[in-house]
Amino acid sequence: MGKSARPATISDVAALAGVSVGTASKALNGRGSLRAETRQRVQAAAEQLGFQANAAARTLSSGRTYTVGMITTDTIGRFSIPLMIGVEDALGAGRMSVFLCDGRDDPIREQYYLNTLLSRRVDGIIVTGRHARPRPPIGSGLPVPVVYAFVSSTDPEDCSVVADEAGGARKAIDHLLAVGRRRIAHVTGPEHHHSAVVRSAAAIEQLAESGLELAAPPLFGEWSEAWGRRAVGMLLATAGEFDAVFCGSDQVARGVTDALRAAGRRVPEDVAVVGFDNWDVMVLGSQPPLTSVDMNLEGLGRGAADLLLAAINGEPSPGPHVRPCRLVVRESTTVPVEPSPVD
Amino acid sequence: MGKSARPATISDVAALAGVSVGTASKALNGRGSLRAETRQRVQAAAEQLGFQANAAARTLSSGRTYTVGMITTDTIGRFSIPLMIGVEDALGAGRMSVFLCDGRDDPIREQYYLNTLLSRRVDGIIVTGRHARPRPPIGSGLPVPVVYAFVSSTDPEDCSVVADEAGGARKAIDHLLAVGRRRIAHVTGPEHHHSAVVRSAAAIEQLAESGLELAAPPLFGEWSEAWGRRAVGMLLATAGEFDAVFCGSDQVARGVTDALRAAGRRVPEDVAVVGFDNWDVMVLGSQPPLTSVDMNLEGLGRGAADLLLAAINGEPSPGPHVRPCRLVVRESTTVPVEPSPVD
DNA sequence: GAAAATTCGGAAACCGGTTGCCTCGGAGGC
DNA sequence: GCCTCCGAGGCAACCGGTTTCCGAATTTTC
Repeated sequence: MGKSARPATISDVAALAGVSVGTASKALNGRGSLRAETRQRVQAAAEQLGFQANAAARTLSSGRTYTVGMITTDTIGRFSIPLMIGVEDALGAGRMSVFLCDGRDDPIREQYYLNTLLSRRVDGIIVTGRHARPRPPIGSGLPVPVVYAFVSSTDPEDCSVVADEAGGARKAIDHLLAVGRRRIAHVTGPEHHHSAVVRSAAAIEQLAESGLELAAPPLFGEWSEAWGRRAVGMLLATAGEFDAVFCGSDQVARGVTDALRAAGRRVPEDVAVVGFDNWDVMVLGSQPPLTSVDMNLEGLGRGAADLLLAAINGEPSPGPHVRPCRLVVRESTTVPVEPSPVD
Repeated sequence: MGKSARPATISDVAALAGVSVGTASKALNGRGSLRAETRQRVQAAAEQLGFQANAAARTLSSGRTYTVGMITTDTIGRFSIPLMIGVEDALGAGRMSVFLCDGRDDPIREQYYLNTLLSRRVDGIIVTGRHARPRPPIGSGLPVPVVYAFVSSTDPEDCSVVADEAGGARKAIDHLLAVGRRRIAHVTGPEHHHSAVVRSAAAIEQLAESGLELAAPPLFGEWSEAWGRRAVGMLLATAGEFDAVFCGSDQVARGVTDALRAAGRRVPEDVAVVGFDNWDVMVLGSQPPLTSVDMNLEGLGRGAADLLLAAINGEPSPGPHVRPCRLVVRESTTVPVEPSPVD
């Protein structure tokens, strides 16, 4: 199939089929009224030449690019991947392509990319990032629809698709209560981090609904295993008894789990542990595997893409769209139903 | 800056500046001979209207799209990210944009994306993926240059940028020998996995150069922590003494490390452990942090993008381009220089 | 058999820039 | 005072499709 030469144009096809350019266009797009025989002849010619319509030319007359831009405000990372996969998935079905732009936490880069995307006349833009904290809109009065995914905009009119992190935290607490835990500790990320604050507040609130309090004041630190391990040291040294730890992330939860086991506490028999993110590498690598809250990032990405498509087609859905989280139960909170034989 | 209306065209700019369209184009691109005053007037008008040249129109006359496609043959994942960042980085500087295509291990999807990219007349294509095993070319006689990154093509004429995994494995072995280890075991991924085979063979070969052999036959399994843990059980049960384990990935290495510690072997005092990939989450989360081989994926991505740009500019560099790996030494192979105070 | 209806396909405008060519007018030279 | 030269900027073709409008050819109808 060597077609190393210049790609065939519709003129080539028309010439080969012995029709005019306009007729060739109609034949290939099912427009106009043509004899079936003519249509087939043109299609055969196109096939033979390996004709692929020049997207730029098509864009010029239709005004549509069938392209959307995806800007990650911070670096492309672990959270962006499932989002991108979801977006790709939903848009690919609609035969749209995705421009990837990595903002790297730099507002100047971000604006540069925004201009590039506008210059390329994308049909829409998806903005995403690692921090769930509402961010200033990427622009105002833009000529194309914008949907925020995972992140949200400070303008409540902007369309965004976000995870119900508070709801996820409540589900985690409910689960711990359901398996009989009453003295629950909380270890999470930095105190200035939006997700840490939201999840922590929701957990406290949910406990309060059952007339309970955290077994110790929440411990804010970093999103790392090392912090999880250190935090366990602090809990053991200063806090009273506790029979569960709700953690702000899977990394923290894994650190907590490892440190508990090292300190001679059994998980989940003595202390149950719940993580957040349901990051396979962490939850499955941990011993035992971690119960965790899944934000369904891929679904978020798909949802954002669907809303963007709708907006492109003139049916915008302004405002925040909150998606529920899902609790995935594993052995860090429940003893396996079928206990492994003692050997 | 509300510009919610239809984006300004060069006709709008020309009208506002009181010149013809052609003149406006020349003024904005520094072509032709115009009075300085005219040039400024046009630029001011463009500024005022927020004019951004329509990329599709520009493409149509120039033939260049300033766009490249990036196809991941398998799902976008951990390995693709640093590659993408590197590619983005190198191309962004040249004001080029990247189309992201997720092949999902499906040849049909892959061909679909290839056609899409060709239809969009990208200036070039970068092919990447998770498996380093040489793969069939994505197409032959394509009208645009293609560079394979991390993966390589079975056609030796195709341009590819790959990591010297064998060299990386040799560096790992050299390091273990340098810190005085002589009885080295090897635990790695599936036997049919290209990287596992290459790394393993190189390790054995490098040991042979010092007149040594592996302390036990290499253990092939999965790329998981759980396998690393199980493998340690096998080593302890069947193998003789060993004072180091070279692992095919960081996940395996972490499993190995955890299991060794659980079995009462100190790392690195009794057994040194080396991983592969230098995946921060694993190497830093592990206790102790893991020495690991870094393939410099971001550099690979940058290199691939640079080669692609060169090829687009008519200076192709066919054939494989092998990039060295780097060994990052951490506490899993060396006792810290400054021992932490006993407390 | 002529008029009307229908089918089929071509010509050309258009999308929004870029660029080669040409014209117009002013300045300078003789 | 006339011719030449050159600078400034307009005109129009072109890139590769899409679409509208219109004419020609064929068929239908009375």
